[in-house]
Amino acid sequence: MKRPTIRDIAQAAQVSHATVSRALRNSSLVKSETTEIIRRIAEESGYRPSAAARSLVTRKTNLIGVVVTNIADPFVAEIVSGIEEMADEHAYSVYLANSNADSDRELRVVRGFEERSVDGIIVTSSRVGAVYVPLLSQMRVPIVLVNNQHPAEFTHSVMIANFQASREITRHLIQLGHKRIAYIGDKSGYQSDTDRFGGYRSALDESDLPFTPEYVVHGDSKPESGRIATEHLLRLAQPPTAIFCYNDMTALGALKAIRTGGLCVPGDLSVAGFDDLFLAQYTEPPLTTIRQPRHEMGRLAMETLLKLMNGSTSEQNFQVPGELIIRQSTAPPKATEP
Amino acid sequence: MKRPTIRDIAQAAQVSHATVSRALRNSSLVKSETTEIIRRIAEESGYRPSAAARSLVTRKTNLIGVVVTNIADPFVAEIVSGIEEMADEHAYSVYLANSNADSDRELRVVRGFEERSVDGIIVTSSRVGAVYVPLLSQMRVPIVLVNNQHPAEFTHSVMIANFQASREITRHLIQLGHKRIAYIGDKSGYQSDTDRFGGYRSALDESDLPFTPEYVVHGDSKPESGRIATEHLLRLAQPPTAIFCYNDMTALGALKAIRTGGLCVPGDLSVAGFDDLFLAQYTEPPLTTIRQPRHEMGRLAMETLLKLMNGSTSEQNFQVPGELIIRQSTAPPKATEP
DNA sequence: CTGAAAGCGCTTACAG
DNA sequence: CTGAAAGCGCTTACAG
Repeated sequence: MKRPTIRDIAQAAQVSHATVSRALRNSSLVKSETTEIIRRIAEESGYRPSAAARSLVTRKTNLIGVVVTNIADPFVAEIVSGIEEMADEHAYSVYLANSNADSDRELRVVRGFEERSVDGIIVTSSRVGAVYVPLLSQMRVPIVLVNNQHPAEFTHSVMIANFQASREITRHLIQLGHKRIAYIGDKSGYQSDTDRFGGYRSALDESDLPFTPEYVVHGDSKPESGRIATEHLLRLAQPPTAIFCYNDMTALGALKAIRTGGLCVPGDLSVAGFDDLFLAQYTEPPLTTIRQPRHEMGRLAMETLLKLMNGSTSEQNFQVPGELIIRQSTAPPKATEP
Repeated sequence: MKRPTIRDIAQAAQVSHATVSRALRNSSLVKSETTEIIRRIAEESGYRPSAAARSLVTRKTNLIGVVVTNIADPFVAEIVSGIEEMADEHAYSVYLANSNADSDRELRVVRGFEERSVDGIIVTSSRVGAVYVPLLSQMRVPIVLVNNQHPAEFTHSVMIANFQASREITRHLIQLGHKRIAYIGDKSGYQSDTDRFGGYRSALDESDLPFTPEYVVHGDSKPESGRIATEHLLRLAQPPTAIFCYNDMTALGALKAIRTGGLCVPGDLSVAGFDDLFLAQYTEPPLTTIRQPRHEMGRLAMETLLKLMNGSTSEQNFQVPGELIIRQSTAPPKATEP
């Protein structure tokens, strides 16, 4: 038994298929009794309109494409969840694709979006850089970037206020009395690393604390590299008393290295992260960090995209403030020195 | 400048649009020079075939729909990642939708899949129960379930061998010398809870350990309820010396309750989880648990779906073995008693 | 090897 | 209020 079409219903209802189409779309043109009959028949026969056929003529798919670096990344997943929620509220569906931070794959993915005629695109943590920007702007489809990692600003974007948040958490460490504060950054050249480093430096400067280049180490944002970077810092002649990490994943490795080294957090050393992943509440000790409102950022990105799809052309760049979450991984330094 | 169609290219190449269609699909019917010319023009004009138009005639969309309870759930995200990877290898795209474990939403989502004419569907952790099963079987599209939570077996599914894995981890606790082992389960009536509880009981039975009903408590699979359940267990006149939790999230709460109660893991109490979420490596102490090969399970589900889409009708029920991962949260009980 | 024609399942002016 | 007709962008027998 094949899927019924509008014509099958027309036949059963003894009307033209045009009338069925109108009735199903709730057109006021159709007599209400006729509509009634048609809808009943459609219901009974399990009719489902063909999105492909409809979109072919309306030139609208109610589909939006979301490119993510990796859906298994907990950071990304919550943004997608926010996008999906807002999309759903406006009758859009989400078509998702991983880029795995691979540029070839990312291009294929975007091409796939074009072929599927998505009405809009959201790219999270786009990291493909230069190649990608012109391609994006060539596209005939509105695009919103979330946490764009290009130095060049994109026209429509939602991102966390990295500089301010980073300055705030560094200030927090300074207020606790720390003077030797390390930063474990990311070496991949992300804009967010540049900005977080900037906030860190700015906080040091405003408190007249010296900037010590050897307190800045770079990893790859994963726990293992955070561990290695921390071991390195601990071996310094004059080790830091606090470590601010580019993200929570890095902080995870830092905590491990410190514990392995027989030291205590925050007794011997304070550690701060960035992101407020779910697990930040469950580390030992729970992690002081910056909360990125990921779900809301996803919603905002989708909201922005909705405006663009409705014809708005105004520039939309949102800087979302991060929130300092103080937990137990930060405390005053030991009072063993002058 | 509108998107070029097959007709625009035909005009430029001075051939019929049928020939263009063939050339682009690499038909051997077309003279290779002609193909060459056509492909070049298509390339230059940035032509993208319309998936909607094509699928309307081929009746194939190369789209598969994936229903998840919640994409932000780390457990789910890795399954999706495996699905996506395998799908991509076979030129399928993934169309994703959250059900939020809400049956109305789940039904809408599935209806959306139908309208978009997906070629196949994968449902992860389907929890909608009775209503859903007949609906699924009505559909004209092949469906594979991952970690199906209906008591009734579905024809095509991939799931973890809950009973065996649970028995294995309980045996591990028994071998360490534990005799008073608690189980914190899930109260929502998931099949996986029933099976894990079954494995737990079976391990007790085969070692002639008494089954103590008061050692079985039920939560909602989240940390907070794990914490509450554990506090309850600790207040028993004769508290358990080990706790096996339905999942890692529950174990997270258990660890917290034990720490708050001033006790040590594994010194005073052993804790085991299930799932091996990423964070299980980073709890304090790192968690003994059962690894579910989520990525592989996603790949397997997609592979199964591919077979079904290619016309196979044979029953495909895969029980994937879990792997016992022994970390530091389990150890022999204190030797303070006979 | 190529083209003309029909058709996939819809929507929407246009006429009545 | 309703129907006949054209068309969205493709694919694919059918003829040549």
